[in-house]
Amino acid sequence: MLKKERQAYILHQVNLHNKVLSSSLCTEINVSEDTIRRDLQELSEEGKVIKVHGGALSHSFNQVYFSTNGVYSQNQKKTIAQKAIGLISNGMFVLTSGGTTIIELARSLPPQLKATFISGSIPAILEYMHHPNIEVILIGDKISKNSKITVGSEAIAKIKQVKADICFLGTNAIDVEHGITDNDWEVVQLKKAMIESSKKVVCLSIAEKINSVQPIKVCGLDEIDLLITELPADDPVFKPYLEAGIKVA
Amino acid sequence: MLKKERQAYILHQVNLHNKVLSSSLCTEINVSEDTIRRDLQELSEEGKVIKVHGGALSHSFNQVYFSTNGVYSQNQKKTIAQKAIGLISNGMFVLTSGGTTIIELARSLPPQLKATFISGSIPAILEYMHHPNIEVILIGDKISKNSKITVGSEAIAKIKQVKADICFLGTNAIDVEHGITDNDWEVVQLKKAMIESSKKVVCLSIAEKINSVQPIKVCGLDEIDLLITELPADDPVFKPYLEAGIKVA
DNA sequence: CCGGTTTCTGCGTTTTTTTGCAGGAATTTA
DNA sequence: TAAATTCCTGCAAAAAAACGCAGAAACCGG
Repeated sequence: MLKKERQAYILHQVNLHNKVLSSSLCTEINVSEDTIRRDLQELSEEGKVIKVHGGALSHSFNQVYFSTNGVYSQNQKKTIAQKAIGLISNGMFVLTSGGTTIIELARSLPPQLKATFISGSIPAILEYMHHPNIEVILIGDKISKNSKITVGSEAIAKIKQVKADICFLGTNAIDVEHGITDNDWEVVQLKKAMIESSKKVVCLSIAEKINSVQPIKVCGLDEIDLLITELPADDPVFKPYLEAGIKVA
Repeated sequence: MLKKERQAYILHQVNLHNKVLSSSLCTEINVSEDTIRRDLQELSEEGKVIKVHGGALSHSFNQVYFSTNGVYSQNQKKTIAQKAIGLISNGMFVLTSGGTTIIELARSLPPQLKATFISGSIPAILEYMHHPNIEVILIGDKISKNSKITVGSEAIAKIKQVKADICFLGTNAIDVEHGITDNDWEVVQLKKAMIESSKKVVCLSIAEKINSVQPIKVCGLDEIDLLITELPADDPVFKPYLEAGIKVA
C-alpha cells in the first residue's frame, strides 16, 4: 500500500468516525505503529487532523466540544426563550425556576410586557428587575450558594400560596421513562411545589438534555403540559414524548 | 477512550447540567477518580470549568454579577464598615437593610466569619452570597425596583418572626430632634420591623447625613443603640447625640 | 542498465505520557 | 468533635511517542 493511499485511508476514517486509534489503524493497514505515527504527524502538520496521545481527532470534533463560544448553547437557548415568550401575555402570573435557559428567557422578555414574575432564583430576579414593566415577587428563604436560589420549607410554603397561570422550569434532564429529573434535592422540592401551584407547566430544555437522566425525580411526564426545545415540534426525537401525551413546541 | 475524548465528554456534561460530580463521572467513564481529578484540573487550568470540592461547575453558571458602580464616598464607607465589622462575632444573626454603606460592609466581611445574614436587599444579598462561610436568608416579597429591596407585608411579617442579635441600618438622615428619617414609605416600614426584631440596633451613616431630615420617620434616637460614622467618636458634632443617650463609634 | 541519492519502513532503545494506587493531609458533613 | 469524603503527592507500571539507525525500495541522470 502506498503512503499516499494510506494517508487517504486514515483521513477517511478520521472524518467518518471523528477519531482514530493508532493501534487499530496499524492492524487494519498492517504496518508498524511508527509508520502510522509518522503519517499522523504529517497529516497533523498539514492541518488535516488533530494528533493526540493514542491516535487522532477530526477537526470538527475539536470545534464541537472545545468551542471557545463563551456561553454554551446560547443560540439554542435564545430560540427556546422566543418560543416560551409566546406563551406569556399581559397580566399573567408567571412562576420560574432558575437555570441558564430561564435567564435567557428573562433577558428576552419584550419591554412592553406587563406581567408578574415570581421566582427565588437570584440571577433570574436580577434580570427581571431590569425590566421596565414587570412586577417581581421574590421567594424568600435560605439561599443555596450552589444553585443561587432560595430553598427550604419557607420558600415551598410561599410557592404553595401562589396560583400561577404558567410555570417555566429549566430542565436538567428529561426522559420518557423517568420523566423530569435533577441533581439537587432542595431544588427538586422547589420545582415540585412550583408544578403544583401552576395551571400550566412548561419545560424548557435544550435538545441535548432529552433522553438523559439525573438522580432525583421531579415529576412524571404526565404533569408536564408542554415541552419546549430549540428543535421543530415534528422532530422524530419527540415521537415517544408525543405518544406519552405531552405537547411539544 | 482517548484522553481528549474523555475531557470532551466531561466538558459536555458540565455545560449541559452546570455541574458534575467526580464520583459519578468516574463510574460513567470507568476510570479512576484520580484520572477524573486530573482531567478536571487541566480543564480548570484552561479555564473551561471551575473545579470545586467533589466535582466541577460550568463557568457560565457561576458567573457573578459585579455591581462595580463607583460607590459614593467609598473611603468613608470603608471606614464605617470596618467599625461595624467589629460588632459581629461568629454565630450571630444579623439583620441588614439596603444601601451602599451596607454593601461596603458586606464586601468587607472577613472570610473566616461564620454568621447568618438576613436581608431583603438584592445588592446586599449578592455580596453575602460571595462569602464562603455566611448563611444567607433572603426576605421575600414584592421587589421595589427603586430601592432594590423586597417590600410589603409579607416581608415585614417575616422580619417580625426573626429575633436577630444585631441590626445594621443604612441611614438616609439622622437628626437629634427627628431621629432617623427616610424618604421611601415602604422601606421605612421594613426598617421599623427590623428595629423591633433586633436586640441591638446600629445605624451606619456618613457624617454628611448627620443633622439632616427626610420626610418619613423611621424611629427616634432612643431606639438606636449605636451610631457609626467615619468620624472619631469624640468629634464635637456628636455632642447632642451623646447627650440624648446614644452611643457613638 | 547502473551507481548514487533520496525516501520509506521497521526495529530496538530511550523518553514521555498516562493511569492507577497507597498514604497522609485537607475539607466537608453529621 | 469525629467520621467520611475528597484531595494531593510520590511512585510504579503500562502504553505511546520520539529517536537513531539500517535495510529496502523508489527515483534519477547518465
